[in-house]
Amino acid sequence: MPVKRRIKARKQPLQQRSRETVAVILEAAARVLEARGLEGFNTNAVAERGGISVGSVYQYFPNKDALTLALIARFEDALLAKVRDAVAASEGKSLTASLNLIIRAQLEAHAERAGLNRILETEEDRLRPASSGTSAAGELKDLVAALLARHRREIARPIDDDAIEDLIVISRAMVDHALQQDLSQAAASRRVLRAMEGYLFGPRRDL
Amino acid sequence: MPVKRRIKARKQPLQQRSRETVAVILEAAARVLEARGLEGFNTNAVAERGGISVGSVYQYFPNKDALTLALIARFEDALLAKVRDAVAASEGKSLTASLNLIIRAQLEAHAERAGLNRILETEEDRLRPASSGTSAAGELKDLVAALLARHRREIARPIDDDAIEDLIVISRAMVDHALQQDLSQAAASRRVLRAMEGYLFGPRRDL
DNA sequence: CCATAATGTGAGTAATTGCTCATATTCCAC
DNA sequence: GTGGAATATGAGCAATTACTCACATTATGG
Repeated sequence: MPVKRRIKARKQPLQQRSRETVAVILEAAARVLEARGLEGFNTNAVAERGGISVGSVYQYFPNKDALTLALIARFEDALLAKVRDAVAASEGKSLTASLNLIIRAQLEAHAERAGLNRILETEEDRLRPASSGTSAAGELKDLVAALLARHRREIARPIDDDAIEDLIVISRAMVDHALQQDLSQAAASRRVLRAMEGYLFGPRRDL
Repeated sequence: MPVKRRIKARKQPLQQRSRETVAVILEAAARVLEARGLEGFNTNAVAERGGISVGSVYQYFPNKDALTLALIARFEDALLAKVRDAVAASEGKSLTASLNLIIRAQLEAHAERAGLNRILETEEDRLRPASSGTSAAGELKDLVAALLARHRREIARPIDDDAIEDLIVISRAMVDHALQQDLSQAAASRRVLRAMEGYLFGPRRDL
């Protein structure tokens, strides 16, 4: 390892050619992670897989972790896009149907390239400097809040910021778990829905 | 790294002296992880911190991962012991009170040496060969099942194995999250309880 | 076309580190 | 005691790997 760790990339991709190189690097990195796991994930392997030279990797990524972080951001963007669509599509639908849509969105986002995404989630813990809220995390909260706001009157309890956070934590954990266990999407949906609705409506105090 | 990876330790600790050495190694490993994180966690550092030689580490642990796994097992044992106590202490208490006790148990287990435990949980993902149920995981399920069985009649829904699993996943994720956010134990308890009770009782279908 | 900027190359370096093994020390059974 | 087993030592090996840099190639603007 080098003595001093570079913080910024040497170059920003300006021309079309270099933008393509960046894409190639990212995809190669993803494939290496899928094929060889974290253990076999090294920058030389990425370069080889991408059919380019290591030097090129370091033109656009200051260090290996930056490359991993770029993959994480890419995954988060894809997830967010799906959730955004789900929230849009749920307009006019019932609360249960709406929740089901965002649950499906999350399941789908994780399911494609499941192996890769699982590794990326693991790395996220290591790489994110202690609870730094990403903008992605912020938007996810906003999206869920917007969806719930549409059903305010059906929900007995107040939906504050903490509740939104909890719902996200719960669904994320359950989605991860479902993927690990290779649950069918139907089964996974049902169980996550149960948890979310339960959290929203709380125990029956009327028994 | 060596070409061939040793699977079993060279020696089992037989005498009192070596049993103490093993304890010293484990504690030194824990302290290195706490002080320098995963990045600074190497066997030479562990040996130095423990005031022993690297060779001794490899007498009782076949490789570095085995050492980490031993720390994980140690944490799981401590957690399990606390939960066991909580389940025992909850006898005769209400369901809510009982749930609160096991939630507190989990929070406490994580809270002491929080930094260390957080790292260990991260490593667990990497080290456990794809969803191999530990005996610890099994016993935790049994304990929760036993507790819930005492309140069968209060719970409308059937409590099958999947439900227990979900409850554990939910509480674990929320406890982790609470620790990360430095929530007070009271606030954390309240939120986890809400999630668990919600899951158990489900949404009010009677609205 | 030409000067200059952008991009690409890959052999090599420097550092890290998991782990071994020949040897020394301590313990215990008899 | 004494011999053998258990335990401890730590210098150093072997392998890995993130990253650099001097140089080549390609694109672009004037």
